Amino acid sequence: MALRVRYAPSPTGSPHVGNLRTAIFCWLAARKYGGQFIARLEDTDRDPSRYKPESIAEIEESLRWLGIVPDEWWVSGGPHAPYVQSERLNLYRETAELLVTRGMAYRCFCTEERLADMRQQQKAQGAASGYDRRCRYLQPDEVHRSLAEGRPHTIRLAVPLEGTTRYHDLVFGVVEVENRFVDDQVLLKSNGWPTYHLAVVVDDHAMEITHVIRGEDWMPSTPKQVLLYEALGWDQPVWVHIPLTIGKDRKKLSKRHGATQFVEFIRAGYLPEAMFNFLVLLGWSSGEENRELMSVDEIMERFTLEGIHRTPAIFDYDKLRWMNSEYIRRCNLDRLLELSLPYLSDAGLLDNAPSSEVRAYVLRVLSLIRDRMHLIADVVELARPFLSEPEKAEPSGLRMWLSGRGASERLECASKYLGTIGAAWNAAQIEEAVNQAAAELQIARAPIIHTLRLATTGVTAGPSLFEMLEVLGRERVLRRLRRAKEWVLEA
RNA sequence: GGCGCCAUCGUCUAGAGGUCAGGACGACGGGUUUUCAGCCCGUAAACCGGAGUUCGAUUCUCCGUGGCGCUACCA
Repeated sequence: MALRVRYAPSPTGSPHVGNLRTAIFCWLAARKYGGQFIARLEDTDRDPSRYKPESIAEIEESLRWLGIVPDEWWVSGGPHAPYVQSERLNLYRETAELLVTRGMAYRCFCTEERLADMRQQQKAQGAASGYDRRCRYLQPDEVHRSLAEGRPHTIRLAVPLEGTTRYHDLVFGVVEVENRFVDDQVLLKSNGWPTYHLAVVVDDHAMEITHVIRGEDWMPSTPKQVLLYEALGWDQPVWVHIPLTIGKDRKKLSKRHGATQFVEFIRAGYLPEAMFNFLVLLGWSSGEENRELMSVDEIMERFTLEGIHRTPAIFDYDKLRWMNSEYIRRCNLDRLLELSLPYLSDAGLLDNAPSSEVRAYVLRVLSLIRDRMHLIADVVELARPFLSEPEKAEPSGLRMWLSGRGASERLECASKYLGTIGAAWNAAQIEEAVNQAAAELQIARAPIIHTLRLATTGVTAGPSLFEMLEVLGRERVLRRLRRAKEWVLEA
């Protein structure tokens, strides 16, 4: 079965993580079953307060970043182009008129004011909301008169008054709704543009979409679309609704919980494979095996649409962060270098185009700090001691390790032994020097280690001292030690 | 209010008519070490409630409760 699946974002703002999660499921389904992954821009809402054309670039960036580039979309075109709804308006208008001709839809001349009043009244009476169908029963001559007067109107779907509409959902099973609860949905707005319900059905049919995979929030309106398919005599696609992702308080994921826009995760330094893995696990699991860390290929092998869950999933930022650190640990250093460079230059720690010597140095630094990174952005603080001269020492550390006569002694003595190491400057030699200093001063080596750490980096936490000094290099270390003598507090 | 969907540790989840209800994140405790991170070991932590079916239900059915979603000429 060659299935065709589409991802249909609206350019109404920076794309949401949950939205890209849906895109991942769509892509996975298409790839898994040897089909096509299509993306279509649903830009029929031109209200300036919602229409945000800038977001299109972010949608494209997000898909590319995740490695789920559509086979057919507005960027590269395809056999069913255009893949932008605003360029397909005639199709929707013709379809709406066809429905009117067949008596499956009707013209509605109600003004927005009247509809607002109606809704307010329904609410006041605690009645069910929905269009009262006044225009559905207009006499033909009334319609003609209004039309002749050029009165603006919409076209509404004439939903059957009785009976039940049901559809089968691959995830949720059979869903049925009595038609009397289904609203006479506007299909064509008075400005001639379609609503989602019309456009999505027309395009999915035209583009030969076999599986509609989308958020669970679309479930309540699916009967309207099923009715449209029936009215048009078209075969329905397979319906697949995916549970939503929500925040810790079980409310819609919002800024209160953390990042929500997909590009925020890109900027923060999450790895694509971590985002992919994490997002897929939010609402899908491979089954019996107790494995969570999986490559795209491994996920692909196990993925089935039927395996998608029915419960909304809370977006756990902590777990994502953990997963990202796991992937960073698995990331090879050359790639990590490329990923880190922009953060380092943005922080002013590096030039935009560092020399090969500098790159080699940063590579060695990365080998020391990789296991400590959760986000690529962490590279800035972790690498800072290696890339900029410490101006001062951390106050608490200063009191502990760089105050009093003992501090000067430790510094002098350690410097002396470190100074004797020449070309063979490496962790083993450095450790030996520290041991010698400890022996001479007749103290444990810990105080010396702490003192050296603070003196060379200005901070009390960091990688293993010996390796760190090795990477920093002889000249830099000795220079910093001389400099640090000025920091010593007299007791 | 109406309509729809859902219900296993705090979270993501596995699971089966009879299991010590398993794993992961997080939390907590211990170990390693030179600090922090990490790593290793361990601990606590769940079947929403009530009926029914059954020898036996957390698992199947119904009801209740709770949560979420929709209720626009937005998608």
